[in-house]
Amino acid sequence: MPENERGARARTRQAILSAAIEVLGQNPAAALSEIAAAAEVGRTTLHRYFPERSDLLKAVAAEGSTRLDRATASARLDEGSGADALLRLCREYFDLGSLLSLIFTDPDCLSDATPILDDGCDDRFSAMIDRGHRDGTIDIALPAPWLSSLMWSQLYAGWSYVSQHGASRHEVLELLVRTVDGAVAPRATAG
Amino acid sequence: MPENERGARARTRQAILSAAIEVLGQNPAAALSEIAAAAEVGRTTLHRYFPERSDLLKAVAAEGSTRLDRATASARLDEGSGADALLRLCREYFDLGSLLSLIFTDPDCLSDATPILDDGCDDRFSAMIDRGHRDGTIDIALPAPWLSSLMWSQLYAGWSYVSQHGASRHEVLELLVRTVDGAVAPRATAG
DNA sequence: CTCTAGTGGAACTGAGGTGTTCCACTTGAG
DNA sequence: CTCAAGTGGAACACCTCAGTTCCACTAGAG
Repeated sequence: MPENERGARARTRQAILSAAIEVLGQNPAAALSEIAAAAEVGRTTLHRYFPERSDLLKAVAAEGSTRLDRATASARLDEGSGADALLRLCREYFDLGSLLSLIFTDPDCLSDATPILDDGCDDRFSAMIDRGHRDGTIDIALPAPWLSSLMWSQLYAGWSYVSQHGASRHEVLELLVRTVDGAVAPRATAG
Repeated sequence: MPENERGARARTRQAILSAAIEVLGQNPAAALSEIAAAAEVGRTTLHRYFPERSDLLKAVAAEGSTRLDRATASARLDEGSGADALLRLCREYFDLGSLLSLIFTDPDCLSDATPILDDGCDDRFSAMIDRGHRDGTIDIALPAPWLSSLMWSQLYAGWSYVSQHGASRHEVLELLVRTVDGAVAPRATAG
């Protein structure tokens, strides 16, 4: 049904979804009234678009999954060295903003649509890391699932840093890339 | 009042506190009945020790704060190079186990007793990082608050990795230390 | 203008969590 | 044994949230 929506209905639906991502990212147990307030719609209207809470959560998962896929595609994981691709991915994902909070504070939320932290990572991610292992730009001692955990936790930390300390988005992104880069780089002194 | 408790009362109180840390770490919105069940006591008993939910939360904060302080003291932050001290701190904090989940999923919980993620870090932490900046073991481009975020997010990622993937605690700790070490090390190529 | 789509407020029911009281049970000390 | 401490279950009132229904309001199309 949501496919045929145009104009006002599509706009309202999108406003509710964005508000839900925002609010649920801060507090996964938030009441629907909070989400409605954040979206600047009545609670009745929210129920009109998403009859049950689970319907909203499903839609949020789908929306989040879509944004995630778009960001992944933009990172062109199969180009350049493994480490370069990983850093590109970090930059793209960082733009997901409050969705990062949601993914991190409620990992089960998106897991139906797109497994992220559960199985460690998906195939494209693994392939990128493997390439990095082979081309010598990623520390061979660090397995892909661990690097997935590493990346997501850093992204969340970076995003929190921005939203809480009010630091510059760009500045924090550079700190983030610098630390991830250092973390994955092969050790100079190790065998 | 809790000070004078002995024997059965002290034991029960401690069981409830530990269960609360465990359960609230998984789900900060968990019902008291869940915590009581995890502690293997009746809900009535839980209310006898902590009349209101807020009383329990306060006690959890105090307990968590105590464990945190003990771990910090064990790390001897003022010994050795800055980077060595930071890695020691990671190892000590990693032993906090499920408390890591609680600290991360509910940052406001301990913030009254011990500010952690809000102001970035406390004085001892800053002093350690400053020392690392001076002795050349910590990348000068990485400020203390950012390194605090970095450390905590990695600790949480590591702990989740252990509890979800069922990976070896020791193995994950070594991965954790390796990545943190790489992240904070001064760059070979940078000026 | 009229009609309709979209909306929001008010009020209700039901479910689940909280906080309380009361009573019965177990266990260890004397 | 007796007594007291500690405990757990049952039942209750209260609150919040979810989900529903009904009605009134507004804005745009005709």
